[in-house]
Amino acid sequence: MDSQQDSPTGKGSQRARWKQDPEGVRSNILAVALKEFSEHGLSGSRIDEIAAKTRTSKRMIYYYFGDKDGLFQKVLEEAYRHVRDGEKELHLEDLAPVDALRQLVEFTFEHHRRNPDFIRLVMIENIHNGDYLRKSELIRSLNQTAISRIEAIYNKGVEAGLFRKGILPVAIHWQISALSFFNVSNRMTFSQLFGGDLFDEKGQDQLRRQIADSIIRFVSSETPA
Amino acid sequence: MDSQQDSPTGKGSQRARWKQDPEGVRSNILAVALKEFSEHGLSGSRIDEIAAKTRTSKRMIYYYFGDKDGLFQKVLEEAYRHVRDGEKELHLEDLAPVDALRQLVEFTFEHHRRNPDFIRLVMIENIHNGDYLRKSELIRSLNQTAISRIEAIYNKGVEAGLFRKGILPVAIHWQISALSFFNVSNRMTFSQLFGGDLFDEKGQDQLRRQIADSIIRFVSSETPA
Amino acid sequence: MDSQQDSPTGKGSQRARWKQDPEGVRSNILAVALKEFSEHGLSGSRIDEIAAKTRTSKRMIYYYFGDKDGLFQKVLEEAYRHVRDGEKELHLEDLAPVDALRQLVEFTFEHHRRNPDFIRLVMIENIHNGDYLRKSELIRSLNQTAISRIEAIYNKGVEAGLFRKGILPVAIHWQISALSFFNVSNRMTFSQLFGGDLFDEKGQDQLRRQIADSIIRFVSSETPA
Amino acid sequence: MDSQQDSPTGKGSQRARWKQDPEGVRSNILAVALKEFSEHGLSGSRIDEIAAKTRTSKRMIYYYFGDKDGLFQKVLEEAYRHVRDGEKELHLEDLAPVDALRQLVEFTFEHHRRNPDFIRLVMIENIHNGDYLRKSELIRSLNQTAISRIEAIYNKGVEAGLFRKGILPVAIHWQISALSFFNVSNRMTFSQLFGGDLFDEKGQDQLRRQIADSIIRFVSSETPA
DNA sequence: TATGAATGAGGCTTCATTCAT
DNA sequence: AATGAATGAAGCCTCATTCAT
Repeated sequence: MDSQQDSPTGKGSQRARWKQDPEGVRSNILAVALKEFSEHGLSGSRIDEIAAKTRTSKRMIYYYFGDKDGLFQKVLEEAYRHVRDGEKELHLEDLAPVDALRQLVEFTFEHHRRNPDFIRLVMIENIHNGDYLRKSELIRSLNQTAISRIEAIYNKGVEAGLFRKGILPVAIHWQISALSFFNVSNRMTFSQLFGGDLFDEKGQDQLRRQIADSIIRFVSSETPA
Repeated sequence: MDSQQDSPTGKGSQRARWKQDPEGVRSNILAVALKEFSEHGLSGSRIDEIAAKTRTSKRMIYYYFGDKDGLFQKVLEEAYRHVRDGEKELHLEDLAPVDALRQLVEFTFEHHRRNPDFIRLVMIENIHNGDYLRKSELIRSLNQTAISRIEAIYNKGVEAGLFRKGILPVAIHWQISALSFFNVSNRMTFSQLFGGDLFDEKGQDQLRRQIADSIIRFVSSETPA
Repeated sequence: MDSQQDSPTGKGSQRARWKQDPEGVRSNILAVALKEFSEHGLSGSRIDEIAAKTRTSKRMIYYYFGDKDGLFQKVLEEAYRHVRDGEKELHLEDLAPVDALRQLVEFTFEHHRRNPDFIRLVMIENIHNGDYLRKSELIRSLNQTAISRIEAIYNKGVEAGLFRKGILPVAIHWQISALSFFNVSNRMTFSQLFGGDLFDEKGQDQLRRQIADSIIRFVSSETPA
Repeated sequence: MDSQQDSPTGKGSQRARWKQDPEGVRSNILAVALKEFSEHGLSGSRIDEIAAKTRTSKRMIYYYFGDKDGLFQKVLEEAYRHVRDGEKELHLEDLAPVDALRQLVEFTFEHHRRNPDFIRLVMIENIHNGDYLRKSELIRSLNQTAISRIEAIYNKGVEAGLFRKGILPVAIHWQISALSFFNVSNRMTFSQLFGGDLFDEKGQDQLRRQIADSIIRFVSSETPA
């Protein structure tokens, strides 16, 4: 996503040579392609357009990614990685279960909201029946932590008598995802059909709190005061 | 547009029954186009492919719908109309607020689940920033009833002391939609990342009930036993 | 998807044994290129493909052979040299003219049959109007012995009253070549049009003998018994 | 091959409308493509080049032939058909076996010589392992008459005691083909290696007679005087 | 109302080759 | 002697759309 800086190869030495910078070229292509794909979809995007916005040539796209599909695949992987990396900022271990859950929900809501490109990419991937995700070994591994994070909070809450038993952590995650995702994915149609009040700054703040409430109520053993 | 009178409906000559049947041709094109668009997206669909699966020719698509965008527009409108028509089956007036709400949620969940083509079309329209919906006078009018239906239930529940005050009907609708929509729209990626258990028959039954619970808990003044 | 040619992933690992062996590298390239050119033709072959099957890199092909044409030229020369070298095995000096001629024909037939790559290369060169042969000083010199060998046999036969006068040695060679060459060059189309019986082991044995008979009859002063 | 005249649809009425002339367009493309393919091979030919020499556009090539391979396939079929049609001129029924055979050989020799494009196409098809011939139902049927024609002559000759028994008609055909084909296919390389005397007008006349002699001697029960 | 023929613009991809190290 | 990165030109093919009948 952010790839304008120096190549992250780690060596530390290769100061801007601006030619012969494979990692830089690769990530520059990926950044541009992400924007284009998320904006126009897979078949709606033009390799020429992507190339033009790149600091290299069309040829390099094929050099590094083989073809359009290969590029999309890598863009998708990179996007998932970036987003999951972002989630690492969250540290909920020391919070009380209810607070932790609220934090998690609100964070997810905001995180999705701040990454509409990623959301759109996932929409597109779903339109394509998850074909590109299926081929990616990489991505699957990235996502298991999401569930365990919730599981930890949920178990703690159950032990403390705050949460009711019998709910699958994956179902909680599903619900958080659904609400946070839909908020971005369907904004356009929803606001046209039912007005845009939910999507201005104030509306989003309310919605975020409401969603957190909703999830907390969903798992709680009693009504919060 | 009304050219039904002349057609030799009835028995006897199976001579090109569908010829000279403008309305039939139109709706046949729309049906095929819906499938194609929902399967491959707008730019991913091919006019040639659509025409080939039609019982008429490519030229007729242009004759009736002008161009690809025009066709997509009509397909979208038709899809919304069809779906909203389906919702008319619902009769919740005589039910107690909680039951009515549960019915509504579960119905919406199932209804979306049974209309994946429509869901995909809406995803696609969102990818296109709602451009086609924006142009359609027709659709906006279709959707106001969804809110009033909820409003009716909610107000009844509030009056009865069952639901808490201060929740916007549109926000309730939003939440029901989000959960029902996401269940279809993101099935592919979600099941690949977190397993498919939520999506088999049993999983879906649980999910449906859970979602209804979740919404009811969200609006309730106390936690249901 | 998997882009064999271009991918920059290949580290180029294999530690050094063959390094610093110019002659080995050259002949390795030539061997691979022969296979490729004879299989796909000149424009049908890919430098990338050739390089990939080589134990060295694409750059070396250009280093040693200049360009694709230069490589083809050298491959052609090498192939002619190899084949003419093979013919040196033949020692017909001590045989009676008829036996010598039979030997020569049958040897040529088998020799061509065992070198289909060479035959295909010559076909390809003919498709290219002999342009590469024309540029090669080397090759022309290699081929004069073929004629003199026949001339020797033929003259001996004429002197012995076995062969009739007035036939050009080059015409005899032409006929032997034609039959031996066509047997390999047109196998595919001929067998598809007229069946493959002539090309199995037994068919080829018969054909070889038949061709020898034919040539002998052609030059004989009387009918062989 | 020759397709400059009006379309051979047979109606007789459609005088040059020069647009909307599918058969004319098709055959024009085929004629140009034959020239190009036979000159440069399959991968050596350029669709753009073919289109440019056509009276229509590149697009029509794809419209009628699908892709480059499809075009080559049809060109090959057309070429075989044309050549086999040309052979129908031959009427050997009333000739004595030896004369008939000589006629056949000399005709074949000349016919191949006058159709170098066809010969080159067959060379190219052989380079491609007969892949395109294999896919063609059409061609196989065209070629059976070649064998029966020889069979008829041969049987008559055997009955008359002029030809020896035990030779397969297909083997005779094979030999005639080989000599006539090689004369065109390998002219370039052969003349460079062994001089061009066999290929000027006089040389070809001699060669034609010599080949006929050779075939006749091959099948004869005694040596002709 | 209907259809097969035709099309220009532009899409994706591949090629042989050179550069910088 | 050897290599991975880079490239411009050109290749094949597809698209939505219009024409002529």
